[in-house]
Amino acid sequence: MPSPFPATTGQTPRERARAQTLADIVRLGRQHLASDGAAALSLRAVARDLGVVSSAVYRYVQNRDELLTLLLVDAYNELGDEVDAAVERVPSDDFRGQFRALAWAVRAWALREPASYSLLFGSPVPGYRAPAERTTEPGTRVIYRLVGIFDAAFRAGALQVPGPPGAGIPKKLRPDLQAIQEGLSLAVPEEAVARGVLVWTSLFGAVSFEVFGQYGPDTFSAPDALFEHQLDVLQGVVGL
Amino acid sequence: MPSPFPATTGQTPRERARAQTLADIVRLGRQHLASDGAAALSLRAVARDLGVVSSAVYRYVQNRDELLTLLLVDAYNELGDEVDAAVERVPSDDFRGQFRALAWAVRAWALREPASYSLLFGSPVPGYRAPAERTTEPGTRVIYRLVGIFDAAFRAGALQVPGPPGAGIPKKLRPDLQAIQEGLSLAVPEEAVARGVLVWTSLFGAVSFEVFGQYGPDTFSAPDALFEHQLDVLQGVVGL
DNA sequence: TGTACATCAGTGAACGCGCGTTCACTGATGTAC
DNA sequence: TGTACATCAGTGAACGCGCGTTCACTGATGTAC
Repeated sequence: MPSPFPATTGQTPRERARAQTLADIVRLGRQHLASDGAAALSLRAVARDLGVVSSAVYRYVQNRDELLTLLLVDAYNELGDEVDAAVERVPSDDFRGQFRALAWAVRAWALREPASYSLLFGSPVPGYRAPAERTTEPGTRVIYRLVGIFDAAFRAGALQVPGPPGAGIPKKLRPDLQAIQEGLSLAVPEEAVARGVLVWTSLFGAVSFEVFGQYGPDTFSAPDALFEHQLDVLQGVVGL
Repeated sequence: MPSPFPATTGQTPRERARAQTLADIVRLGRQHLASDGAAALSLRAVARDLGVVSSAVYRYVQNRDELLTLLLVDAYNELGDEVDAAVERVPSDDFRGQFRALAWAVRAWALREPASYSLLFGSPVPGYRAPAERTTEPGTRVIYRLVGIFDAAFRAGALQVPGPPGAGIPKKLRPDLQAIQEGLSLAVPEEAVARGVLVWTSLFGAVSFEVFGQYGPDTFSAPDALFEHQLDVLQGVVGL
């Protein structure tokens, strides 16, 4: 037992060095993502920046697709961590505050890391299929958190489903909504689930428009204020 | 005057042949967009498919970026044409019907042409800047049409702005909304403009989630029904 | 504690590939007299 | 109507580039006795 640290930090020095190098590869990969986009992500470029010959990267990563997967998981978790932290800063009975904290955290991260955001929520990378067994869990953190807020609010009586209960839902949609309710053990009624899905897509639609520059260059001089108002309206859509 | 047609169809035979070849280039470019994505779009591949040596393409297109611009404009106009046609099939006083026709036309086109949709509304192509003077007009057709429907509905008394008029709008947002009102000579009040913007982003958010596969693979077995319901809710959001 | 061996990070050369773009050219099509 | 010239679509070779991936190798670090 040469030192008390190895057991806690990693294991052997070699393993720690290996973990560090892998972390560097992910970090450099993210930089290339930011400057050139996912389609142009290249193992050779990462190797160059790492100061190593291109074939050396294959000690750490099976191939280019695996690097993409690492970046995907890394980005999902960074977003998930920031959203969790933001929501947890709000009192647990302030459901509106939690919803807004989640939304602002998503937007802030997206604007700060547009390339990672594009990788997660933009056009799919041609020729790349994300392996479900590695990306599903991190990829669902935000939506699960959002649903959790709505469900907790409903249980606390702080969410009133707007309109006549369930009357407006197409028959063919009901089985899917019920499956979601059961899968996540939700108390909220179908109508709220459906509206929650719309809020989810609308939130990311608004963020995507801003990140991808779909509003013209001069249309909105105060994008924060626009987003603020959009959250007001979306809050009303779910009845929160 | 060898034939009565040249004057109407194009001009000289050479010019007609040229236009035909350029159209072929755009068509083949779209095929490559669909199979490999915008980042991998290559003049050499288009030349191969055209059955011509790679340098020959430069007779028709200055460089790769110009081909991307042609594809962008082509896609915007195809979408715009289909939306226009769908809306015009609905009686001019059926504003709800027009809104829904527009939305379904956008979704149908997006699902049929996912690669073109990605080019227009997905992540920006790294290293490419769309020239505003060529893309702004075709790129604004759908949103102008949507705004036109809301404005006509308001003038006809068929659109009731929900909530207390203008009370919920952040001060910093008002100048931008007023500029839009004035720029497009709108009768709808600010609150409706703001909500119209949200409906716009939500519509494209919902379509993007579907096209980009953001809903899991098995979450919604009846995506048409989901979209139908989303339109119901969005209609209520603007008060149509 | 010291030696023999195993592990493994990183090297360097090579493979075959596709890309954008330039340039001098050939030969067919169009135009002016 | 026929000839001389201009236009222009397409050729073929070449430039310099970067990519993913494999493979036999060197040499340092770790491990077992």
